[in-house]
Order: sequence, then structure tokens, then C-alpha cells
Amino acid sequence: MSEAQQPIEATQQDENHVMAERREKLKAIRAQGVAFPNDFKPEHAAADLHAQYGEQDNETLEPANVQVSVAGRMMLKRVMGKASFATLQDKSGRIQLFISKESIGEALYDAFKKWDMGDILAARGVVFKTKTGELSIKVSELRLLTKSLRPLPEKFHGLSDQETKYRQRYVDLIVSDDTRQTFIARSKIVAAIRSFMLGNEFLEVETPMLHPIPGGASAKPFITHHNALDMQMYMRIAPELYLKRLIVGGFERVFEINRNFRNEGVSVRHNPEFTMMEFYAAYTDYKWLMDFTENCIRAAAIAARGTAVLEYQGRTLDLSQPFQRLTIVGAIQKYAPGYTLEQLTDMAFLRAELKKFGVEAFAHAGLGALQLALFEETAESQLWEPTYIIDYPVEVSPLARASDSNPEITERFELFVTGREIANGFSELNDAEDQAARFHAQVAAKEAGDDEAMYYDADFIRALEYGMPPTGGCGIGIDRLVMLLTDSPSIRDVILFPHMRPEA
RNA sequence: GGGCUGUUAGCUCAGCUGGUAGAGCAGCGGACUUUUAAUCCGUUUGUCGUGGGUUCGAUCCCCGCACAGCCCA
Repeated sequence: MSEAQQPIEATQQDENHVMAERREKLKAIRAQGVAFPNDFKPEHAAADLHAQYGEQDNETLEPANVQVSVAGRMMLKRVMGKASFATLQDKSGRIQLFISKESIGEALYDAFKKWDMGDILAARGVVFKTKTGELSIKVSELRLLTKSLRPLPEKFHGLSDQETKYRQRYVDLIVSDDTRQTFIARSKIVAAIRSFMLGNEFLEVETPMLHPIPGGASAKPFITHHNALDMQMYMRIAPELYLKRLIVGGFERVFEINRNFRNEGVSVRHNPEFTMMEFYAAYTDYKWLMDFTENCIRAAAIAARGTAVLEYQGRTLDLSQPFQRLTIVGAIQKYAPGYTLEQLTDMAFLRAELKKFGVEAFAHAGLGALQLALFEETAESQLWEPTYIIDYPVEVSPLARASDSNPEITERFELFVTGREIANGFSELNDAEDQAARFHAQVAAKEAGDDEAMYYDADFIRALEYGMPPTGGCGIGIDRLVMLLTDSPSIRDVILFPHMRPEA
């Protein structure tokens, strides 16, 4: 590996004089022995030290002679002649080191003065408080564990360029505490949801991400190819049809938290891969699902934020109250009160009205689809407080059970919060013959030009033919839920590595 | 896909509708044994996103392109 020992010459486009200086320092460190030691094990975390000793005053703390060892990245450095302060950051937080020539010796002290912000250090010493009251470690042993070659963003302003925050998340995480907190919250939210599901006797399962037939949603899939089988495959757009096969199999309550892939544009609400929780419960229906979903979201909010009354983008969001329930037509009448019931049931009027919004409805669109489109144009974005919209038309719900009282609508809901769709659920269609007919209608729609229409899935029909108990099923968009609970304006703020175009 | 805005030193940002660039931080040299974005003195660093055009001369004006952010479809 002797080649790797040589500094890489300025072949990199982004090489600069700061990096050249650091490479020279690293070269000198290599010459003195092991430049990247891995034998140090820190015994303490910064936050634990603050929790344990933060309340004590120095009169009791320093004489106690508490020996600790820490490791982390040097974020701040203040050299004052023969003594220095350095701020170390580990996974839990920050702790200040007091380093003096007297306590670590001249040679090491001189070496430390050359170390840079961003370097990974290890330190041992005694806990004390400075005269301004900051808990610190009086260092007796100090080591450089990893030399950092690239300068960190400016220590006070941090990283403000959104593009760099997304593309170089590692840098964002080093310097932005709010970014760290967002992803810690995300982990807590997912853990809370998982715990809630397991506590309600759901079985966690994993179903295929590679599908021979894309199904379970209306969306354009990513297409890929399996070499050995020499067949086209699709990245899944939804796990729905597999999870329902498991209900047929008798698991009765299953859930999956995993990625879906949809070959669509990117926006503040859309990433090509996103995380959904889908769950299915036999012997329940959409009304049960609405109560359950509400409780699940509330539990996640309390787990991550300690309360279900939040602030989102400067506006109060109350998840603690029962969620409202409105039909599509009811929502239009509430949020766009200019329309009469006659107009809202007049297909020609609806088509003309949609045109005003720049929406050209499909030729075969029925009354329900037109009402839904008008809802999306007039009411959806105003649904700030959590609201279930119910009575979705059967023609846009090919997997949902039709209402017993009106065959044109289904027992389906979508949940909207802050004007965005968060969840979608329904009483599942378990009539194999009806499902087969709905698939045929989808295939016809696809042939007529609707490239988001579904394929005929013969194995799924075969599964239903064995008999699926009456079941309720729902999907919750985890990324969008995390956005709400972390006050994040963009889905990119809650995905560690959001998709971007290649760098120029 | 359309509109608006942005892209200047490693980072955060200035730069007067035209005369080939500045500050702070970081870096380097020096002073300093309880600092808090430490301070003080000195000092280095730029394909001004990219390709054209206008001009004696372009970071600045015009056109294309790339990437990003926001809004709209």
C-alpha cells in the first residue's frame, strides 16, 4: 500500500491550500508512526458527563478527581499560549477540554497546536469546572485518532447552502444540530410506530421489492432487469398485493415499513424512493382503520415530540383532537362554498370547471372522478387540521371494497394534514370475481392511454379465490409524517440522502 | 414542463446597471495558563457555475447550458 502513503497530488478539482497544508501535516504524522490508531475506546459520552456532573460546583468536583475518557471531533479550538481549550463533539453532544503544556508536556502540546478543527481526538483527564462554570476535562492524555483533510464549514454560520446540505449530508450532520435532531426524531417515530403495531398484535413482515408485475398503486414504476432469469422486473410501487396474500395465508394482522419506488418527478413532497408503513388487519373495516391510524400517529407524535399539539411552519397543528371526517363533496362545499349540489353532480359543469383550473379530465372519467379532481383543486390544500376524506369513487379505487349502499363509491379514506396526503386506507376488496373485473377495467384504461393504470395480477386473483377474510388495510407515508413531526418544509429534510441530479 | 431567484476564496457573505475582486471565519507566522464564534499583530488564497455574444475593456449587460432553491402545472 505504499502508493496510498503518498499524498495525492492536486489532481482533484477541489484541492485548496488548506487541504495541502493538512496533507503535509498528515505526512509528518505518518512519518512518526501509526497515523490512524484504532486502539482507543472512549468510556464516556459528552451528554452523560453533563448529566452526571453538570450540577456540581468545582469545589466538590475537582477534589473528587473523577477520571474520564472521551473521543470526538474537534469543533472549536482556542490556543492561549501555554494553555488551550478545545471543544469535542461526539454522538451525544459536546464537551470542553482544557489542555495545558504543564499537564501533557511540551512535545505533545506543540503537536496539538498544529491539529485542526475537524480532527478526531481522544482524551483522558479529570472532570472540573472552569471559572465561568463550564464543565470541562483537564486533559492528562491526548491523542490524534484521525486527521481531517477537508476544512469544515465556518464555525459560527455553519452550512447554509441547501444543496450542499443534501449532497454532503455527512458535513451537514457534523455541523448542524437541527439536522441531527431531525434524524434522531425520525428514528424515534419509526420505533414508536413499530412498537405501536407490535403492541396491537401485528406481525412485521418483509415482502418483495422486486416485482414481476408492479401493483398495489397507481404509479409509474422503475423498470429493471434480472440477468440470470433474463426477465424484466419492476421496483415495487406498493407492497399491498403481497401483504393481502399474507392475510389469505392466515396471518390476519401484518405490517411492513419499507421503501416504495415511483418513477415520478421530485418536489418538496416527492422523492423517487420513499418509506411507507402499510398494515392489514382481518375482520376490520375502514372505520376501524381511521380510529387506529389516528391513534398510531398520535403515539408517534408523543414519542418523538412529547406532545400531540405541534407547530408546523409557524402554524399550530393539533393532533390531539379527534380527526375530522368529510366526504369529497362535503369537503368541496366546506372549502369552496360557491358550488351548489346540482353543479357538483353535473358532469358537464364539473368538466368545464376543471378546465378553468387547467385540468383536462380523462374522457372516461365518471362523476366521482370529476368530483375528486375538483376536490384536489379547491379543497385539498386547505385541509390543515387532520381530516379524513371519505367516499372515494370506485373507478379510482380498484382494490377497495364498494359501499353496500352505493356501488359507485368505496369504503375508503385518505388522511390529509397541512394540506398534504399522509395516509390512504380502505376496506379491502375480497371478492375475487369483482377484483378480476376491476383489473380488467384497469387493463382497458391502460390500453386507452392511462400509463398509471394497473396490470392484471393473476396470482393475486388466485390468492383471493382461496378466500380472504374481510380486511381493512392502510398505508401511512412515513416521510411526510416525519416532516410534520419535525417541522420540516421539504421531504429532502427528512431523507438522509435525497436524490439529486449528478453534480455539474 | 413553465415562472421567479441564486451560483464570487475551503465556509458565511459584500461587490454602486462596465475599468480583470473584498470582509469575517478557516489557514500560515507571532503574543497570550480559565477561553466561550477567545482576543491582539502580521500574512497567504480566486477558471467570479459554464459556453458564446456585445464592448477598447465584462463578476456586472445580452443569449444558451448546467446545478440548486421556491412557486405553478
